[in-house]
Amino acid sequence: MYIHLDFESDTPIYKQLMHQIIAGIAKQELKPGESLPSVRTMAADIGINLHTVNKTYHQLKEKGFILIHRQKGVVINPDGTPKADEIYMLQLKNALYPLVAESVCRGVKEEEFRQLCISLFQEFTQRKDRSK
Amino acid sequence: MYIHLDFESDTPIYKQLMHQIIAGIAKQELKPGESLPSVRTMAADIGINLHTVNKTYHQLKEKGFILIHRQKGVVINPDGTPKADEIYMLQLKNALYPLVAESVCRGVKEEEFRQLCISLFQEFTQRKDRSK
DNA sequence: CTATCTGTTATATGATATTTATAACAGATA
DNA sequence: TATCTGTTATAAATATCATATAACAGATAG
Repeated sequence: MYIHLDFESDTPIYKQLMHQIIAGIAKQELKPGESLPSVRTMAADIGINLHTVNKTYHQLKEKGFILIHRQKGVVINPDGTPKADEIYMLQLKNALYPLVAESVCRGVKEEEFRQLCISLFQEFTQRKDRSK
Repeated sequence: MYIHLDFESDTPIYKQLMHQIIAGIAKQELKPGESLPSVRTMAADIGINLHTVNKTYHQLKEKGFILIHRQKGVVINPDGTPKADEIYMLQLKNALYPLVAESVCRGVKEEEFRQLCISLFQEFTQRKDRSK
């Protein structure tokens, strides 16, 4: 899995890594049961410290995306990511709130906002070409 | 305008304040040309330091929501908030990206996500009752 | 048995972000 | 002149982010 980090970004790199792994799961590039590189390997691969990777992995574990076995290593949750519950939906709403507020101020129409979301959904859910 | 801060939140309070002012503008509770409390007054009202309010105001100025006059004080941009440009739309897309990714993993359907956005849009754009 | 692989823990350091506290300044205005 | 703006400067406390080294414990491959 290809990881790209922007060290100039104001988004901390442990979060960037987390987002990219989640995106990989969403795109099914990372499948349930699949192994992730060890904290040391991942850290070396992308040129950061192992503790930073460790932080990412633990947050992903906390959210139910992965399992961490002390010796076997890290695997994508074989049962898949836990389904959205009320708490998640509330948290999602709170995250969307300021984005929608600013968009309204800037005259972004509901339709335009919707289209943006749809295009993002498609980016994750569209079938990849496996025929080649 | 009523401001509520959560000091336990991991969202810094200067951002919480920023989001609430933007929400106020979106809801047209704060109208173009309207004054905002001085940094000192606002700080005293909500029980924080004036520099924290100052930081909020400057970020809002940077984004074009407000104007800051050295003596007159702070007013909501009389020309309204600048319209969304390509840069804003890209930034919005980048902000939505991880939210959509996680939602896809958790089985949130596009339709459900859309409904959530619509309900938020309505929260900001619905006409207030001015007949009473 | 030993070397090597896991994640884990501990300790330290440096940089940056957040928030507060005091104080003073400059310009407009009542 | 007193009071109101935002601004600037300095300091300090605290938290977050990221790195660096080192060691530990358990599983496993040779």
